[in-house]
Amino acid sequence: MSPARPRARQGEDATRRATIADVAQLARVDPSVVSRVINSDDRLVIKAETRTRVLDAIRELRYHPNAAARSLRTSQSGTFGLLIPDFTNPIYAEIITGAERAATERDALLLVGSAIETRPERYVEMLASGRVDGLLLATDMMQPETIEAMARTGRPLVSVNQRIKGVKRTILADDEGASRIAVRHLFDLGHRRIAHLRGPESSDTARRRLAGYRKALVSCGIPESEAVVLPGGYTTDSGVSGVAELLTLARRPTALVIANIAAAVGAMSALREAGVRVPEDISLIAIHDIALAAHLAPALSTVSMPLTEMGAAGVAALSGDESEGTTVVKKPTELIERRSTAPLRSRAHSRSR
Amino acid sequence: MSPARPRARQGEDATRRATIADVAQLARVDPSVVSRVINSDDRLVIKAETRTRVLDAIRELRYHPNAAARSLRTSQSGTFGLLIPDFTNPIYAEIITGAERAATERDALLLVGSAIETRPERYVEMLASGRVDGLLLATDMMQPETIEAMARTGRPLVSVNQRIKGVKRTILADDEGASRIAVRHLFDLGHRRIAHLRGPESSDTARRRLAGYRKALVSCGIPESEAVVLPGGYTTDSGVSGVAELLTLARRPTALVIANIAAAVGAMSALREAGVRVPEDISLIAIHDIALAAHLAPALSTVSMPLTEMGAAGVAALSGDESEGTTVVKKPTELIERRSTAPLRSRAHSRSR
DNA sequence: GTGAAAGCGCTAACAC
DNA sequence: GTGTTAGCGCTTTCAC
Repeated sequence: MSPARPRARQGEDATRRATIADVAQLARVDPSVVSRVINSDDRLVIKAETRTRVLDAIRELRYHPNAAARSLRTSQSGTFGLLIPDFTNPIYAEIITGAERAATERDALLLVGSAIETRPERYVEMLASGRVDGLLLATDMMQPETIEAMARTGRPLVSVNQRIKGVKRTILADDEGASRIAVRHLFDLGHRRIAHLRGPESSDTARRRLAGYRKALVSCGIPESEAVVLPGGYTTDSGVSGVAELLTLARRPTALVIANIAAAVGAMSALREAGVRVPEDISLIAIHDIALAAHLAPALSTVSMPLTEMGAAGVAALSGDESEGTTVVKKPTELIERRSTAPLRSRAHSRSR
Repeated sequence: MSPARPRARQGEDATRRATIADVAQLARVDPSVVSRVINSDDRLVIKAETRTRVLDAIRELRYHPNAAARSLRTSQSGTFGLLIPDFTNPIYAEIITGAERAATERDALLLVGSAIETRPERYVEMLASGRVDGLLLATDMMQPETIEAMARTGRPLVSVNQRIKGVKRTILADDEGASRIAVRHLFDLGHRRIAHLRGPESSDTARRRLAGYRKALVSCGIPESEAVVLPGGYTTDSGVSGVAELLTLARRPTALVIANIAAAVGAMSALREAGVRVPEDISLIAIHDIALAAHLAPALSTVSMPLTEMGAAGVAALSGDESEGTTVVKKPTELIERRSTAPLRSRAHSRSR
């Protein structure tokens, strides 16, 4: 509102952004006071009137603190990193959403990158250069040396959904429990020959899901010798090849627990091709519940995993506690019953439609 | 390696990161020389030996330039922002992938946020505080005041996949052309009663797809009075309600062009429920080709859109040219023929299977 | 109740 | 060929 040089002011606004000094000048206080007002320093004793002057000046000049200057001063970027394998895999969309939510709650930003598009060294660089205050790893596609370089930066490192060698803090879901729920559901429907299309050999989650499957059989009173484990992976193609293997079996299972939804999609296609009906000839259930499951024909029964919560817990671990070790998120896995699982007896009938 | 206080050194390494001064000292040059080596300043004349000393020192100290200091000095963050509606919508995964690729090519980072989890004011803040050098908008869920505040920062602003009022630079795909391809495909299969399940009234892309549909009918020699436009949207639910509307029509169309794949999923479910077979009773084609389309039963015919390229073009526009106006990405839309479209005559036969 | 002053780590114009 | 210098905009301890 200074009547002098309104035009010059205009021009200045366009080119040069207001700094804390400009605000201080307009409010007739020292920059340090402005800073303490902005950061709501409790130890600052200030007259209500002065504070108002400062706040008004901030508004009038549309002042926004320079992030770089602040970051340089405080050695904090207010940003967390998240590394995923690939944006087009819907599983990760859930993890990102949870992580973004948790970051927002902490007034922080989330910088998500995919291993496909951005080289791992860039993430080391991000940590070392102070662009991010910590990194969440949701991929296992990492060289041990890269992990080591990341750890050496001294910044928090948390792995999500899998253990990674060299990463001390891990957030997991109850993978074993998920398999148990799936097996139990099929058992309750009367199935006794229940196979498992497992995830990749290299995968930590796949191992736990397999272990859960075996234990669940036993706890259902099915002898462990009855376990049928088919080789698989977390891709559509591995679902196709897993089913090919299944179809060669002499005594064909009546039900199948699939370690991952992408593989389940492939399995369903392959079964359809082979003329094996779901669920009349074989019941199918997969781990991970995403929107896609409901849109398949038949709609796929699944066990939901708390992916969003895992993302959020990951950011919480980055920003908060100093603890090490593994945390299993509390929100339980849940059975989502759709059309791909049916009672065993329905097999005898059903020439229907 | 100083024999004194080795523990202290350790501690120092852990807490204090090497700076450019440390590198300079070790290499026995001035910090400015180190800086110019790092940034490969052409005007720097330096002996090969000196350069080697600098490079060795950098490696030995594992020096990484402090991003905040650099950014403060240069007023450049080396980061672009991308705002999308929601990570769980697979359309955006493609746009993100393209944008990330283009950012990586420019040695920049991409900070993606969703409108669902992060308030729009945060993006204004990101621009104004210099956290990002420019912002890509892939959502239309924005208040005019927010756009205005963004524009006022003077930083580049580009909209992708839709025009946004107040945003001068726009990257689009050929939406009209996509509809034309879809209509033409159905026409070639013998269809003459071709309906359009349109996108939301408010959407810019939906309007262009509708316009393309109308023009294509005309160019196929179908009178414009034969156009059947059903209300719709870009959600699964709107596909369901659109089909409900379609089923009330006296002369039912034999083919349907759906403006968006999410709506197509809903439409397929609704048709299945109603006992209308695809493609025997009605052919379906949707705009946007994503992996999901191939996994539906029947596999959905689509027109692919160059989403990845749009994301990449958006980042290019942010970082490069100063031009204004609209760019339509070159990569053409393409027909992806699957099982949901069939010749009209197949309707008469087909009690098969 | 408010101000002064130092310095975070880097770059770029200029000096020699 | 290499060094000097002056900040970029902010926070924070200490002074009065």
